[in-house]
Amino acid sequence: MLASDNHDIRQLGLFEKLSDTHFSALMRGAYVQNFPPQIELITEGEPSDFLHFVLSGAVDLFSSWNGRETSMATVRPLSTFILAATIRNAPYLMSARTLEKSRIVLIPSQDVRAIFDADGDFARAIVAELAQCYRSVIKAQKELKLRTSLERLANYLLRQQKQAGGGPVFELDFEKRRLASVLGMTPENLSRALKGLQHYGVAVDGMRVTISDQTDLDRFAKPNPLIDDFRT
Amino acid sequence: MLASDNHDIRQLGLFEKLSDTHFSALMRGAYVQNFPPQIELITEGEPSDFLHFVLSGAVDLFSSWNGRETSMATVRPLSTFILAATIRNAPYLMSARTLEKSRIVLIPSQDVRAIFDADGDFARAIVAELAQCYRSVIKAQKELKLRTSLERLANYLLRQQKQAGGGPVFELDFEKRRLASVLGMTPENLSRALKGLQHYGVAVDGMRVTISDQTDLDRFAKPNPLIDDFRT
DNA sequence: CATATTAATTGATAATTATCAAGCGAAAGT
DNA sequence: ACTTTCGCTTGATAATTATCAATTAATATG
Repeated sequence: MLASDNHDIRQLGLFEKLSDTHFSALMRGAYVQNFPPQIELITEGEPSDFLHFVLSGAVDLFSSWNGRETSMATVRPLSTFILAATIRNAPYLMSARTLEKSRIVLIPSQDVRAIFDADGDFARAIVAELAQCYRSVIKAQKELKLRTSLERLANYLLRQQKQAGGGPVFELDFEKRRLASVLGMTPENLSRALKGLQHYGVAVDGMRVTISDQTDLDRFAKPNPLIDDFRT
Repeated sequence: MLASDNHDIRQLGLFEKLSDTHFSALMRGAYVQNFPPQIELITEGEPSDFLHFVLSGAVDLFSSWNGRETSMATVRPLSTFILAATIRNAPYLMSARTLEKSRIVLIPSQDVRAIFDADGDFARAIVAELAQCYRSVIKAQKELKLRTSLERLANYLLRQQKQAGGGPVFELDFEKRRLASVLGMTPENLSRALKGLQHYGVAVDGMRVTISDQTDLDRFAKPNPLIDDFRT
């Protein structure tokens, strides 16, 4: 593990207030690994042996049932994943695979739980993180149950636009087949839905999206902070 | 607030390990109220002034967007709701209404946050609770994205059967129109889906469900602990 | 650079799910 | 007991979404 890795990990809200003693204790058993793309890091149902931390690259969290598969979320640096399973010492509910070449820190779950038991501030930091995650999933579920696929796509574009700086031209942040899966639709449907949004001033060329009529798209998408805001 | 209320609240894992001092501090500003059915207790988007605790009755958590509405979950005694909003001091993501005559404790959010800051054990109890909630929503999302409405209904019946003791005859635990909303379908569709499950040995009479061919239903529903188990 | 592979698109069709309208039936109120 | 209300059901139809097959575009590989 490099010194810069340590520094990066320290950045995260989760470890910010940790005493140096406890932080060292956590890092003692931790190790860093570089993975090529498309490597399955964890499989749902397995015991949660490590808390994972993404230093660089990107990780897809997905789930399967009865031969079907769906992308649940994408984890980007710098953040952890499967914190809830680690803390509860419960099996993973989702599988994870690298989307790109990724640098991942693996922290033994038992160490995390030990520091959690010993350090109230760490426990409080975990609360903040979990509450955030919980609210994100609630928002995702609201979107799934209240919006059609075209509406989900429109709102996704608006969120993506905002994150990219708010300008009329921006890039999709992952390939369309996974975007389709994240939005709960098939790739074919996404392709047609993107065409359908042409009526509202959306033009797509490969990964590049241009929103020519912002008002029109806004009026159709009806974004709502209680579904679309990352903050709240 | 009655002495028995205090006792009931103490039962909950969240408050179990709290010192008497901290528990009293929490209860000092709390008050209990009895509500008739169909009363809106909180509205999504409002600031989270109180942590709510259901002593008896039942509460529906629901959300709206663009004139549509969906039931997200049902809270039954003894448990809290909107813990995440309280802790993050963020607006509610869901509205809540009583389903039946209900007895609810309201604990000022600022008091909860104060004890949370002062008491590491309380923070740890909140972690356990939030991690549990998080995992429940993840399971719900997996179910929504991976299963058709007929499959969701079949698995709901199996879960309900298990909870009712596992026998072949049991009762639905809420009215069909809300069940439909919880399962992400229309009441009309639920009605037809219940008929569709006759092929798999399910008979419904009002709220009473009879599963005559368990093997057949199991084979169709394909329940999975990573979606259907309340525990894990 | 040519070729192999994979992703994206398109068309045709089927399955799923929702909407609208009407009727039935149980429960609540008078 | 009567009526009113509301939830549930059923039928007909429409909208949404998925599947299958084929083609095109883009990317990777030797």
